[in-house]
Amino acid sequence: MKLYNTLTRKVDEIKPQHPPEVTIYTCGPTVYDYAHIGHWFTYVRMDILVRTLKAGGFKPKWVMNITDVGHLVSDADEGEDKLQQKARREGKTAQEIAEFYTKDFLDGMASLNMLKPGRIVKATEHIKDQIALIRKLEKKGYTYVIDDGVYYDTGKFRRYPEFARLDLDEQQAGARVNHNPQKRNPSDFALWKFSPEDVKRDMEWDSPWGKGFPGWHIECSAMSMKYLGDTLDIHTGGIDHVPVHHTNEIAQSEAATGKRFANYWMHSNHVTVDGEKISKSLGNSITLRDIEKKGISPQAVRLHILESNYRSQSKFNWDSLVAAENRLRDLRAMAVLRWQAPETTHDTGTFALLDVPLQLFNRLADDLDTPQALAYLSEVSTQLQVVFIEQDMVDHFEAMLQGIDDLLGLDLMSEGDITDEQKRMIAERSKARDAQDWARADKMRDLLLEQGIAVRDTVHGAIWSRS
RNA sequence: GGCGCCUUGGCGGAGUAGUUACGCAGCGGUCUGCAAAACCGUUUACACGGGUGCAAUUCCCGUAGGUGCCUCCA
Repeated sequence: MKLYNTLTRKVDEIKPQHPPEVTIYTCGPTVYDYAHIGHWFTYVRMDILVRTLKAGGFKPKWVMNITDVGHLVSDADEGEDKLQQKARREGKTAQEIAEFYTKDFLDGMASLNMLKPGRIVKATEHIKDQIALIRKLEKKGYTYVIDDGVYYDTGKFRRYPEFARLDLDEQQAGARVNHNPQKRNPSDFALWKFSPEDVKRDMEWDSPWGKGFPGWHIECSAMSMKYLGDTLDIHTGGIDHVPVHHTNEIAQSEAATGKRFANYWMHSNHVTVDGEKISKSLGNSITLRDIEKKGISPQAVRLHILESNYRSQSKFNWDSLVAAENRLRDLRAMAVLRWQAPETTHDTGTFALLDVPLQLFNRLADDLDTPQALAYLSEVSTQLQVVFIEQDMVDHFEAMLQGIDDLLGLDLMSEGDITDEQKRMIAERSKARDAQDWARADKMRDLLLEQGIAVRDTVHGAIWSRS
């Protein structure tokens, strides 16, 4: 299993600390709005990572967080808390906002057939852990207090720019950022923010430094180390997290423990919609709900996501999504062959069905090469449409489908059989054809098509699939 | 302003120094009662200009366009 590692900037062989266990921490969403297509690109790719690890014999211990407090409107640690702002605008509490959008996210994960992380952890439920970590940093001299909070002194952590290959001096020269003048370094970030006296907050806690709430970055360090240990195997997240969030996580965690925080860092590149980045102001934050409204299945979304490589910036547009839906239709047509296996034995040669999942795995194990995996799968699908699946092959065929589902999550095994009545109609059509009653045969075919069942004739007889 | 990345056929998307994935869509054909499926062919794909190679889409330089980060964002 090889994976591009942002830490080394190379494709590295995954070697967990305690095989077969492999610990994974995924930076989850900040739940202040609906998850959009960009989020799903990222999280489906994480899902593929975990599936591939499992297929490779590893036992993933996967933790994902939900940020439900502390993520400010600006990463410069200024402005309002995202959730608090949303709550104020909608006349609700921050808790209500968090609950609502957390549910939206979890529902989306389920509809995309994502594996469930072993733990989904919330920042608000780990305040004590975060305070404990800040105290640890305080004792080691990495913190300082100014008017609005407790800050991390990045100047004390020499390796700070290394992970993201930051050139801090160069960056500052042109950046148009208004930094808090009390900060010792522009890159210093808040560990704990004090509640502003003039603003009512729904979420605030007591701390050794005063009432307030944790900074955004500290939660991931605290929770990942609590559940996965000081050093985790794989840390994943969106590519945007490299220069700030993950850089800060490393600074906090490694300063606190003196150990390396994560051995492998996987980052999902962003997706653009119609050539532009996804952002509120452009109004292109397409959600799963938008997609389902157009009659496109979540599985087509998943397939579309897998069509591109996670390391390159992908493009999203509706035409491609429709193409993915069509492609999925063909894969489903392959899947339903298991319901129509004849007992007769034809001389169709043998097809190494059980080899298919292994072939898929080999491609995924090569830095999650989903495009090549799908290319291979399409070839298999095309061949099987012709080979036909006979009765004594069904067990192997179903094992193959299950293997594909385990790896890609396309849920092909859920494609059910047609009704007895529909089967009767197909038989009637065949009988009519034998009698050369073309009108009757075509009528049956049209009736079936109205029910979403397409019939095609092969040398082995009539085969149906869903249109 | 600083630092990156990208530019592949109608669309999406792999890949490689010389044999041109894969999918969707179009066109023509074979097959078929008609379809569908399958198969064959087809629209001569690699932004532009230089350079280094026997050979460049694939390496180097430049130009143009796009785009990302440094602000919020998966």
